[in-house]
Amino acid sequence: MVTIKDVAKAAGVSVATVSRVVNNGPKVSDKKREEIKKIMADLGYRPNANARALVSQKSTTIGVVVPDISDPFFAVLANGIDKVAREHNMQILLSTGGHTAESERQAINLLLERRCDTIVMHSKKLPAEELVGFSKAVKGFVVIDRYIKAIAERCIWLDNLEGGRIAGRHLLMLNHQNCACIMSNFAIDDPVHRHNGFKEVLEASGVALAPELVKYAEPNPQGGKLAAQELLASGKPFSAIFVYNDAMAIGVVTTLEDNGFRVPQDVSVIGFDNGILAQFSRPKLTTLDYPVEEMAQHAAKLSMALAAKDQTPPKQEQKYVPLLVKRESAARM
Amino acid sequence: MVTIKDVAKAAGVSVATVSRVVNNGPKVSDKKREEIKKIMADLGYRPNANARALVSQKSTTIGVVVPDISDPFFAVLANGIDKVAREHNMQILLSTGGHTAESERQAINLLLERRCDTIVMHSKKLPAEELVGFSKAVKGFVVIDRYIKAIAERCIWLDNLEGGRIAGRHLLMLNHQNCACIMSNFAIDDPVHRHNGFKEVLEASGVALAPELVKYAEPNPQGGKLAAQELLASGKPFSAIFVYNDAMAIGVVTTLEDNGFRVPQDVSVIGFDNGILAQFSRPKLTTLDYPVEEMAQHAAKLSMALAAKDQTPPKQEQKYVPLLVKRESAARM
DNA sequence: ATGAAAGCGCTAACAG
DNA sequence: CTGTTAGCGCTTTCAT
Repeated sequence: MVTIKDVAKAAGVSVATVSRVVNNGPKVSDKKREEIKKIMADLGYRPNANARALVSQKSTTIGVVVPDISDPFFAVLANGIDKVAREHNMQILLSTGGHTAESERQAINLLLERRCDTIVMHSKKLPAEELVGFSKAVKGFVVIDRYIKAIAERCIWLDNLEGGRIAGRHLLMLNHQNCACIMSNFAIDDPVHRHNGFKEVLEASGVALAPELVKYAEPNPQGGKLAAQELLASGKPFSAIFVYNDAMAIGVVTTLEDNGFRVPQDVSVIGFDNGILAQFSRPKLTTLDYPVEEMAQHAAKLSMALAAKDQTPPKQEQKYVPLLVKRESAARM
Repeated sequence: MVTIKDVAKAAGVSVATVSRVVNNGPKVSDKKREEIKKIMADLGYRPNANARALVSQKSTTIGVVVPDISDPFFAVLANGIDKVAREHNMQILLSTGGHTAESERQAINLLLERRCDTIVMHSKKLPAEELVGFSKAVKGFVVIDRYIKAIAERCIWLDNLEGGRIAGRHLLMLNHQNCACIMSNFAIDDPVHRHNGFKEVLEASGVALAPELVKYAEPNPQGGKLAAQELLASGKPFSAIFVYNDAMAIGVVTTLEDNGFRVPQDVSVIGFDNGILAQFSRPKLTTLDYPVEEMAQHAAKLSMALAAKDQTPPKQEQKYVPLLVKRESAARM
C-alpha cells in the first residue's frame, strides 16, 4: 500500500507538503499542488484513515447501536443516520446490540474503542446511569428512542403515552365501547406507556379497559396471532383492538379473519409504526406513524453538532409525537 | 482518555507487558496479569482500535457496500454479514453505494482508506475490471449478487436465469397459455436474466411470450401498479404474470383486484425474493425464494477466509438457485 | 518474564 | 511557501 512517504519521495517534496494537499491546506503553490495531486492519482495513493484518526483524535465514522439491522424499523433508523452521515462525509460503524444489557454494553464498547466521537445509540436495557456515563466520555453521544432526564438534551424520543392516548381517542370517536389491547411483552417502557395512555383516555370517558382484554406477546405477527387467539378464547366481547405495532397487527388481523371476524366491520384494529407492512396489508392498516427516519436524522445531526462544540447544549426536549394515519382497519362501530 | 501508558505507569510495569495482557499474550506471570487487569478495569482503559489497526495492519471491521440500507432486501443482507462478523468479533463498516457507478466507487474508496481487509460489496454498476482491480488490492474482497468470471472464486451470486425458468415451468404446469412478465427497468442484468429464462421455457413448450405482455417499471409497488395498468390497457388477455420482485407483485395484485380481477382465480401472480411482504400480503404471494441472508453469511465467511490466507482459493463457482415457494397467488388455469 | 525501543502513517507545530 | 520533527497509542522484535 502506498504511503504518504512514497508520494513525497516521488514528488520530491516533504510529507508535510503532501499532507497539506491531501487536507486542502493552505500555503502550497498551485503548481506543486497540481503536481502532487497527479502523482497521488498515478500511484493510487489512499490516505490511511486509521493513522489520520490516531493523530487527529477524530474519527470520520458515526457509531450506531441498534439491536438488529434486519428489522425494518431499525433499517430505516440506520438509513436516516446514514443520510446525514453521507452529507458530512462520514460513514456508519454499525454495532448491533441485541436485546440484553450486556450485549448493548459490548456494542457500545466496540464503538468506544474505535474512538467514535459521534454515536447514536438505541438502548432499551442499559441502566440510565450507564448511558449518562457514556455521554460524559463521548461528546457526540445521543440516545434515540428513550428519554433520560439527566441527559434530556441528548435524547430524541417518541411520546408513547400520547400515542396510546391518540389511539384511544380515535376508537372512542368511532364509538367503540369494548376495547382490547395487545402489547409487546418485551421488558421495556414503550408498551407500558402506550397501554397507559390508551387506558387513561378510555377511562376518562367512562369506558373500562377490561383486564381480560389486555394481552402481551412478542412484537411480531406470530405474537399477534397468539394474543388474538387468547382474546378470542377469553369469551369477552370486543369491537376494537389497539395493537403494539404493525407487525403484530398483521397477525391479529389474519387471526381475526380466520375466525370469521371481518376487519373492520366486526372488529377495528389500530397498529403502530406505519412501516411498510401497514400500507400493503389487506385491509390497509390504520396506524400511528412513528417518524423514525426523521428522528434518526435529527439524532445524527444533533450528535455531530454536539461533537463539534464544547459547550453543553441547552436542556431542551426533543420529543416527537406519533401521528394517526387513518386507513381501512378501523371503522365506526 | 486513558492510554496504555497510563495503565503501565499505574501498574509499575512497561507498556509491553500491558500490551501482552491486553492481547492475551504469553509470558506474563499470572500475578501481574491479574494486577494489570484490575488496574485496566479501575481506570476504564479501552485500547485504541485505530492505533492497533495502524500498527498491526489489520482492521477488525468488515466493509459492506450496499446501495441503500432501508431496503429490506439489503437490510437482511447486512444482517447476514453482521451475524458472522459478530462471531469473529468484528463490526460492520457500512458504506452505502447508491445506484450509480460513481457513488459505488466512492463507497468502496472510503472502505479502502480505512484499510478494511475484508469487504463484501454489492455492486451493479461498476465495470467488472474495476472490481477485479479491487480484488487485487484487498485480500478479502468479495462480490455478492453478481458474477464476474475473472474473479469467480470471489463471487456469491444467484442464478437469475434459472429463476426465470422455474417461474415459467411452474406457470406452464398450472396450464397457463397466456403469460405476461413485469420486470424492473433498472439497467442491470437481473431483470434481463429472469426474463430470458422465463421466455426460454415458455417457448420451448410452444407458448409465446407476447411482446405487448412484457412491461418494465421501477421495482416497487408503485411500479407494479403502473405496469399492471399498462398490461390491462394493452387489451391482450393473460392469465398469469411473472413479476420481478415481491414489492412490485404487491402493486400488481392490488391493481388487478381494483380492476375486478381476482388473484389467483382470474390471474396468477408469481413474485421474486420471498421477503417479508410475501408472507403477509393477501393473497399470500407465490414467489421465488432468494436466500439473501444465507448468501450474505457465505460471503462474509468467504471474505474472512480469503483475508486470512495467502494462497488464492480454487476458482469454484458459488452459485445459488432460487426456490419456488408455493402460496396462494398462483393457481391452475 | 519483563523492558527498551523502533516504528505503523499521518498531522501539526515550529523553523526557515 | 516548504521542510523538520515530535508525537498519536499501540505492537513487536530484541535484549536482558
